[in-house]
Amino acid sequence: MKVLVVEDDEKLSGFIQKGLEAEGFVVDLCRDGDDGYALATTREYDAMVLDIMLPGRDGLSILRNLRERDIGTPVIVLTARGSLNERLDGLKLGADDYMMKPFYVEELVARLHVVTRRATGSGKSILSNGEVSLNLVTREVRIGEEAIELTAREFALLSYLMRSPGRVFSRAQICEHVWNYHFDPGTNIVDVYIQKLRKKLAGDGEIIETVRGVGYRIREES
Amino acid sequence: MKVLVVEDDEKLSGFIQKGLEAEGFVVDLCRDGDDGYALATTREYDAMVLDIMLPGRDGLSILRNLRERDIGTPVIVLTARGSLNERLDGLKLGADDYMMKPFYVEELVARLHVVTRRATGSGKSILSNGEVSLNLVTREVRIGEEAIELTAREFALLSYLMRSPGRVFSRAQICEHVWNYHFDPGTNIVDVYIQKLRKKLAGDGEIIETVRGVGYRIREES
DNA sequence: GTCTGGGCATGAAGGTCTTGGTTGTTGAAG
DNA sequence: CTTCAACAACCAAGACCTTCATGCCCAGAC
Repeated sequence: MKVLVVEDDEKLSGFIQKGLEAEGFVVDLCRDGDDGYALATTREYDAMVLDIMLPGRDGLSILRNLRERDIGTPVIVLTARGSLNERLDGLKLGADDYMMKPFYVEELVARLHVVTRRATGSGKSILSNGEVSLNLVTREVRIGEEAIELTAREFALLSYLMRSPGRVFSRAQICEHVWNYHFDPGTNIVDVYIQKLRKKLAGDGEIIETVRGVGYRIREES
Repeated sequence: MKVLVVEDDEKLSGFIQKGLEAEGFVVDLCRDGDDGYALATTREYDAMVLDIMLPGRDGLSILRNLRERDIGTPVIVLTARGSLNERLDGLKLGADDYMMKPFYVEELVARLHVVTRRATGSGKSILSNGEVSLNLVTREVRIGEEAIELTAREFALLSYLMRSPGRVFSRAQICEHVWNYHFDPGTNIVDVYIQKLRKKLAGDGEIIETVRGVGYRIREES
């Protein structure tokens, strides 16, 4: 799950970044409206967090332009307390939710889960396929009835793959979305984490299939 | 050592970031000229790597404005191969060095060491104080005659402190320069690394002094 | 001198990522 | 059909980073 955060306040953006990353989100951060718009239009994100007051170009303008260009990425806008108009304008322009500053990062995380779930089709917070099921909110993973403990990275990887069972993901795609590496083909970290998941998930049959020369996929069963 | 890299090419900026971080530099990265100028003027860096061809605002313009405002941060400009004029203009405008694309990141690292050394006064590549000496290029650390092995973080921390023996650095300052954390006062990672250094450096007397309620400093001896 | 709170020290433990060797697969040559 | 080289994938081990919990110690209050 990749999120673009456009927020100029360093302290706040730092907290947001850390909070989201601890939950397994991959975060791109920028502090400037123009830069934010450029990133939002040139890359794919699963959601955006957009401050209204920004240097360079305000958040509402960015949001309007995104929607005009039919970019439907879920957006949560951040507004100053009290400025009711900003909130209303934001929602009118196609924001999916808003938060008033100051707020708890945990709450932002929860709302991000909501809007991304809403966007990922079914609106469900549980991904399941075969005997594997994965609760995106509580971060519980079950294989059959047995609960499995996963680390943050492992969960991020598994949930990324589980969003499209049967679809093959290349290592480069996985690196991009799960690690935010746009480069460095010299790493085998994806392979390593696939092995970790296989070991932990070890059920009947291969849950994660290798597609030689291409990448990996979840065996489709549901 | 904190470096601002302004470069729009993702792949290249990724490589640069990784290469510099592996050497213990702390890297801020941005892909846009306006944003780059804003960062360069509002924060302190030990050096900048500046591409000439940039969206938003070209590198030469940034460089000219920085120098007009008497910001003397060492700058290495990146130019396309063949464009001799760019190089000459860059040097005329106050660049400290240039590199033609494509280049090896190792070379960039080497030149960064050169320009930062030049800027840090003496132009020396060896910091020493008392019986501790620290070679910024080869990354060798000695205490008396004995060589010490440090990890990247440990080296970054020690070299940051050693640049100003006797000066007290707060935990916040250290976090900012060595970890690039602008936030999260809830971590004691600085303390932990200070302990690691103390253990590895264990010579006669305390090399790193605690200033209770404030921070840490290198005991001045030279 | 004694008490006490906050700042600091320290070890343990878990997570992340890299390294390098081993195994397995593919495809072409013999 | 068999062999072999090259490449892809697998896996174990270890280094490094970071957090957490606990205990120590200094400074000021009494």
